[in-house]
Formats: sequence, C-alpha cells, structure tokens
Amino acid sequence: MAETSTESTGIAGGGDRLWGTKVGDDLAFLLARANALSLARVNAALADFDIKIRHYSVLAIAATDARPSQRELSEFLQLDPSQIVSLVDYLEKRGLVTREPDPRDRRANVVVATPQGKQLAEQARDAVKVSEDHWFSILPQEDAERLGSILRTLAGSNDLATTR
Amino acid sequence: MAETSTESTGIAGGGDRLWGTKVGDDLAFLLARANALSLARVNAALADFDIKIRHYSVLAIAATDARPSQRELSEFLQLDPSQIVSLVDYLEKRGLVTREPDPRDRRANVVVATPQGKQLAEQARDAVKVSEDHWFSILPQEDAERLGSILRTLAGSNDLATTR
DNA sequence: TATTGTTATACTCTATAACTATA
DNA sequence: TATAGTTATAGAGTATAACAATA
Repeated sequence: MAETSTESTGIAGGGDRLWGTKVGDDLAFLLARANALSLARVNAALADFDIKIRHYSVLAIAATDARPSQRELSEFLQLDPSQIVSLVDYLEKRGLVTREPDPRDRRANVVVATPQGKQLAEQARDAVKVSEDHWFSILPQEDAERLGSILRTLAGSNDLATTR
Repeated sequence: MAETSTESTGIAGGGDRLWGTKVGDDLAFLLARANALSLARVNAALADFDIKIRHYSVLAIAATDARPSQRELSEFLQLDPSQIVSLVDYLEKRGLVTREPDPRDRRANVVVATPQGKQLAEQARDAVKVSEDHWFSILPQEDAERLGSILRTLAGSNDLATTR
C-alpha cells in the first residue's frame, strides 16, 4: 500500500506517469533520451572489444583509405585535439592504428589502421550493426530510413552562427 | 600550400571530407551528433536563466501538477537519485522549487515548483522553443513532425533486456 | 528486508591553456 | 604569426557504495 500511485511494471519503472508532461513533447529531450539509449547499446556492443564509441569512430575512419590527420578527426568528430591524442594513443598501444608522418606537412600525423585494426574495426562494426538493427527494428522500415536522412540534415547543419 | 587537401570553408572545418566514410551512415553516430548540436543550442538558450538542460527538465516537470517524487524524476530522466538531489538542491536554493513531504510515504519528497519557479519554467520553455524551432526549421515541416514521433518510439523503448 | 533520499567518493568526459615543432 | 600535435590541469558529468529514516 501507500505506493506513490506507481505501478511496478517491472521494466520501465515508476517514471512512466510523467510521460504525459510537456517535456515528453520536447524534441531536444527526446533526442537526448534516444541518444542515451543508443549510446548504452553501442557501448555494450563494443565492450567485447575493449573500446568505446569514440575509439570505434576513430578506428573506423582510420580503417578507410581516407588517411585522416588528427586535426581532421578532431573536427569531424567534434572532439578537442587533445582528446584525439589519448584515443589514438590507446589504439596505437593496442597495435590497431599507427601514426604516420604526413609528407606534405611534417607537423601533421596521419592515422591509419593496421591490418589487425582493420579486422577489429570490421568485427566491431558488425557487432554495432547487429545491436542497432535490433533496436531500430521496432521502427517501420520506412521510418528507419527517414530517420537517417533527417538526422543527416540536422547533424550536418553546423551553422553555429545562431548559437554563439 | 601543403594543406592536407582540406579547403577552408570557414564554418564546417576540415573534417568535411570524412563525411564520405561509413561512419557517416551510422545512425548511432548521427544521433549522437544531432544530440550534441541540440544540447549546445538548448544550453545556450538556458544560459540566460542560469540553468542547464537537466535543471530545466526537473523544473519543467515540477511546474506541472504531476507532483513527482525524486525517485520518479530519477527514473524518468534516467539519472541517478543522487544527481536529482543536487539538481533539486540548486533549484530549491534559488527558490524555484520546494520539497514537500509525501503524506502517503514519509520517506519520499515531492518536488513542486514555486510561483517563481513556474514563471521561470515558462520563460525558459519559450526560449528553448524559439531556439529549437529555429534549428528544426531547416527541416521540412513534415520531417520535423515525423522526427518527433520516431524519437518518441525509440525513446520509449526501454527494453534494456537486450542491453544487459 | 526493501526503499527513499542523502552523502561521499572515484571515475570518466570535457574544456582550457601552455608548450614544441613545424609552416 | 599561425597551425598540428602534445601535455597538464581543472571542471563537469556520471557511477557506486554506504548510511538514516521509513515502509
């Protein structure tokens, strides 16, 4: 008795009742929540490989033929250059990537995946994909595709002009 | 010269070239990026009120007639109970919310907004909405609506069964 | 015995500034 | 003078465990 009008649904917890609140309509809120769930899933899928989402992002790009500099990674991933340093350090220690000097600019390092790095990147990508597909499977196929294109539009709109 | 094949577009930075990478197709990645941009905007909009997104969430719910317990807030906002404590502490010190004892369970506190709290919640909500609308206006109206319903589906799917 | 709110603590993430070597 | 990478450091955010009061 004397429960706060909350029913033990076992999974979603007692906060259900609050979905009726205005906050539940807020796109920023929904985005944050969806992202938190997504993040948890992806990191769980990557745990087997002892990396997290950020390492994975760096590794995945390094595994292409893009040959990104650390600066480019920093800009693309919206991370501080110093964060890239520690990510690359970690991946390099594990023998998954190497830093190669850029012949065109001796200040710059180009980050490239080793064969093992490429292999792990593929495995990790598969694991992430399985996990994601499972989650997004609760959406109609059409919605999943639409979501991608919508997010790409939003994610690509870097006009910070209005933010600052 | 000797630039790393990067063009100074002035805004988006040198990472543009990497959009071609597989990572750019990853829904989790896009979600994370869109969320980061959204977060920056919302927090910027809230800076005038000296609160951040988390305070706002708590305040906005406290400003309804839902009369949530801290536990409910913790579950709904997916934050640790101890985090709710400090958020409520801050809001309470500013006279925006009060902790009222729940007559049905003397262990529990119910968080309710004061009149000033309600007023600030409204102002903050307006500011957030303006900022959001501005951002989402780059989307076709139909997409903005669709995004809301898709995110609601995703955000509501708490079946952590597959995650843990 | 279990739960609510609280405190304390440690760990991760993020942001900033300063330094070096190159440009 | 400006830029790429690095280092150090401090702050914010997050997670965990333990405790008192109550159920």
